[in-house]
Amino acid sequence: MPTIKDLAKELGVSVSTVSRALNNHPDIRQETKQEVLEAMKRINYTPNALARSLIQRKSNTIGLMIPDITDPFFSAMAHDVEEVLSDNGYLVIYVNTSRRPDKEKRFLTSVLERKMDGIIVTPDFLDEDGIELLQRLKIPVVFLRRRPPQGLEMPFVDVDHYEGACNAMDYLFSLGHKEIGFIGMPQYSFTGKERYRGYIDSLQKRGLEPNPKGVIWDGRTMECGSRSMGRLMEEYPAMTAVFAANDLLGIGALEWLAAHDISVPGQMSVIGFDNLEVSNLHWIKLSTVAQPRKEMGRKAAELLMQMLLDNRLTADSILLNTQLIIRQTCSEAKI
Amino acid sequence: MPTIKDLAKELGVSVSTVSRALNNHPDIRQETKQEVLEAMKRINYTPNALARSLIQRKSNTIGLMIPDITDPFFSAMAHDVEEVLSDNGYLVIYVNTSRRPDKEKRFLTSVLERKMDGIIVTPDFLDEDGIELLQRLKIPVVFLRRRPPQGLEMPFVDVDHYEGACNAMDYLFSLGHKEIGFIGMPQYSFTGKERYRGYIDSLQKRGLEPNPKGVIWDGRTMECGSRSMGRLMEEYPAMTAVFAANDLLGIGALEWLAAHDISVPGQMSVIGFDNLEVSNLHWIKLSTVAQPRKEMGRKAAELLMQMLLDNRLTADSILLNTQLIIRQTCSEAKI
DNA sequence: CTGAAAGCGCTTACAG
DNA sequence: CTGAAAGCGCTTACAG
Repeated sequence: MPTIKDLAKELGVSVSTVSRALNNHPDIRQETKQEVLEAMKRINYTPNALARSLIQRKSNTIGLMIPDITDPFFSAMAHDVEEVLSDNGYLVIYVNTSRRPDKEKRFLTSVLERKMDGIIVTPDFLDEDGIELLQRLKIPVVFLRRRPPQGLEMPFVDVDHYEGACNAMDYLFSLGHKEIGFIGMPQYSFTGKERYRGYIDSLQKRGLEPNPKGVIWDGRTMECGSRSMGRLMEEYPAMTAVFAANDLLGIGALEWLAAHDISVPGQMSVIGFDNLEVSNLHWIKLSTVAQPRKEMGRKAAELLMQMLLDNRLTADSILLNTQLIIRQTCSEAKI
Repeated sequence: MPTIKDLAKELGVSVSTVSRALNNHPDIRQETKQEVLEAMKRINYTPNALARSLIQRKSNTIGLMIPDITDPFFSAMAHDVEEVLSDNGYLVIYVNTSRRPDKEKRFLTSVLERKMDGIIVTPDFLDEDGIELLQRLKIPVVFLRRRPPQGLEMPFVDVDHYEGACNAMDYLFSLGHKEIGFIGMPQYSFTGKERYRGYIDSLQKRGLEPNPKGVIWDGRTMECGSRSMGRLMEEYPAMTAVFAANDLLGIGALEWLAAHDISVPGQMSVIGFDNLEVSNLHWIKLSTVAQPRKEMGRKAAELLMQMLLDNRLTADSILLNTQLIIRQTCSEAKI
């Protein structure tokens, strides 16, 4: 691999001159620059970004820490994150944490070692060590779909899960439902907790007593939704509607209902949260709460770029609005 | 940020000694090593991976070039690629090409600049420039779901799309179908072409004349499948079965059929390819051809690791088997 | 506008 | 087992 020295030798100039030509420095004669550029092609010279990063203290890489790229939510965000970052000349290094604390920590260590310029993170378990690592970073950090822990002055971009849940509940109330079940995501899940909070508060705001048997926590998959629906039907027979904390859960519930010949929305109303692509399938048409998921990735990346540009470690968070999507799985409560 | 110098000063030893302690070099006293490790924690020293890479000529990063992380296929593979690579101490840099030639090339340039140790690629447009770049790399490359172009001695890992398509067709034949339509992916698509080849060859092997009106090329989405189904019904009325080149297309076809009250499989059989998660939904139950998609990512990463370990630029390709998944969208042809 | 020199933070023969 | 020195491939004041 030819280096800048080879290029300088080829032209009989100094490496400083070559460097200046390559980095379009103002102090360089146009002609010289042209010659350098041509010779560069001729000898197939490619600058070594590692060496450049070392001296410039800027690696032009951004770290992206997500729970699981396989989740359509995160892949959508990862797509847009990569798109805006690569348009800005950055490379993105991505890590799946699989929601494991050790992998979260390992990622943060890599960030330090590789001198990444900024990171976008979606941590599920941030303990003291993690927080300390985050503080030592001294680079822009934006939280995506998570809130920064107390004491860390870092922005986040997310959707208002609480408000979205309230909107879903209000819609159910407007149809006359009073006995509403809840299928939750894992208890540690931040988004799951927020949505649950919306469910409970909505009930209480209306003076309705939440039925302790009306809430089930299982996992986040379709199978969990199906299983939960079965249990709910047994333990909460008065129920006329179900709020599933995410669409996968909601679709699982629909599956269970279809398999047991319970008509939707005739006998049971179901509403989800996320607005996955599948939810709009001809056979499903799940009413749900949509989140601008591509926009979130984009916003997070843009926010990070702005912080990098302004050389600031903090900025204003962005809370995006959800949108109630009314399809065909909810109807008036039978009286 | 403390450097190795600070650490050496802290302990009153030379940087060479510190370096040896950190890289568990054999020539080091256990005691010294312990002290270094402790001091490292004390002063919060993190090695600079950039400097290390520069001198070791090994960046411990692997590039992953994929068309679109949003595609469940690629996100599944990306997940496993990241998993095995990070278990081996590598970081993965990922780029979506969006099936754009310029982005493919830009990625390859980055690989050169960042001195990546190896790459896993899924190119859609590899022209001369691209091939030349690939040759200049001199690092292990594995093709994922694509074949290396003529003259490049590089391994691939993929599924036998052709054979999978033949199996799907054989299944249709075994049910008595003779008039079979084909909904294709975009014409430039490698996997699409292979599956089409399986379709055509299967027909001809049985002495059946392919009906030119029986083949439609549109896009790769559900909407395309739906639209294509409509056109096929119009132009090829004798058709009793459809082979959709991917599940999304197949599900789109099912949607169109459901919307037009044509019963499946009673009046029309449909088979797909991919075995997406949605295809197994209660309402869909699409018969299809499954590919071990997670395994592919894993295999590709393992192959790459092996090449890195053996210090070889080539290796044997891996062609995985598909599996016919019979569900509920195909039945005997009406006579 | 150009060049010589120092330095980014490491590793690795080489000598002891 | 340890240290001094050279060097990885660049950039950037500094001097001219």
